[in-house]
Amino acid sequence: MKTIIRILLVEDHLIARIGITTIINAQPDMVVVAEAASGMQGIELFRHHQPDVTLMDLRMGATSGADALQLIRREFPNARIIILSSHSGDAEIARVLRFGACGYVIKDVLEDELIDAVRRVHQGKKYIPAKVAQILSEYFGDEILTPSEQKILELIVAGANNKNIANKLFISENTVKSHIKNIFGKLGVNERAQAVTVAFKRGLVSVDE
Amino acid sequence: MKTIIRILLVEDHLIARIGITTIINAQPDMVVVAEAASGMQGIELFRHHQPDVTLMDLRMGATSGADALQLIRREFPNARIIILSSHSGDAEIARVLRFGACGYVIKDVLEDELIDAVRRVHQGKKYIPAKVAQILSEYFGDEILTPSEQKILELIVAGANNKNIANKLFISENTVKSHIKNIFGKLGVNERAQAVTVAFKRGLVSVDE
DNA sequence: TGAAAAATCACCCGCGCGGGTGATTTTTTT
DNA sequence: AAAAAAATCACCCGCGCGGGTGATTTTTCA
Repeated sequence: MKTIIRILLVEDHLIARIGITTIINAQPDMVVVAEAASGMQGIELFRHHQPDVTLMDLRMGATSGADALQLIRREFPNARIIILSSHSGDAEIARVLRFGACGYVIKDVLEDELIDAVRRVHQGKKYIPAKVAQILSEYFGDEILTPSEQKILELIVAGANNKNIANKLFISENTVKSHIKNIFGKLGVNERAQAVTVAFKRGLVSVDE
Repeated sequence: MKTIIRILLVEDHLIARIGITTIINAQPDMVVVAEAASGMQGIELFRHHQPDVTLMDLRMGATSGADALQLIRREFPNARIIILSSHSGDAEIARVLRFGACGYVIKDVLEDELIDAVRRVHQGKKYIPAKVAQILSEYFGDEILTPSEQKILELIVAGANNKNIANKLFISENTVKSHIKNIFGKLGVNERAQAVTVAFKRGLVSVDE
């Protein structure tokens, strides 16, 4: 007798939810036992169903996948969660891996890769695609922005100049410049426009506001 | 006796393809007669099947949805094509509408909206969500970048300074500055970093390289 | 409690960028 | 062939930004 892998899917887009569920349920040894359309609902449904594997979208409207992951793992340290993302260069990767994600799958996957990821994670292994691992090592040595730096970067993206930033954060312009130097160093750039580009490409800031 | 709406789906992501097909085929009066994973394949399959309505993803690896749309409409001026996009603020909207797109659907839609769009377009109507129409009027008065401006904007995003740009395009630095002034005017910004932000938000440039 | 990381601020320099104004040539469109 | 749009270039000005260097305080974490 075979063991059926019970899966919880957390994904806010209906189209992707149906697509993934259809793929999973077509497997003889897998079944989607519950679907959540938000991070909060995902946490609730996890408590109810205690699935073997959870597929969690990284970017969702209200509660982000990273937050939901963290909350679930705090409550259930053995939870096996695979993160789904649209981009391979997402800055959140490092974060979710630290919080205990067991796998990371880019959404443009083929059927086989998704199934494979679920199966491996269910067996207690990790699943990190080579492409993702490579970008991880490139981007995140110890180059994670501090909270202040992150905030300032967001203001730069919003078009603020140094004086604007200083006023908004109630700090001196010199401090702002100091932070910006550190940001440039970490991002590997030397002017604001480039910083904005890198911010978008790494997912440090988001296109949808 | 009812008429069945015959639909061609052009979408490179497997997950979305399955999701959309499942939704469509659940309707009693609709059926997906063919699925293409690329723009080129989409054109071929259109010739073969001559569907009533085509659902076309805007952003795809090789041939973009906009290009495929243009080619199909040139060959079949009465083709009814609905564009699928992930973002509502995409700069390509204006382009595809000029090329004769009949509808525009954001991919985070609910079931009903997708079905509704297909049905309306099949009846000869247009389907443009209010949100999209509003952004259209905000962004694209006559503020479409010229080819030169677009190229320069891309170089700015890539981190080039004025001298770099001048060298790469074999024009003088003064000309570059002149173009940049026009770009800033059209985008409603006054410095490079803001221009980069707007470029990403409007989809003038893309995160994936 | 002690070490490490983060946040705060100061001063100097020089040049690149953005703003204003005006003009000619080339290309596209009608 | 005429009109409109796009591309090309010049000159000036002034300040904001980025680069370098160095230091103190606060917070976080082990």
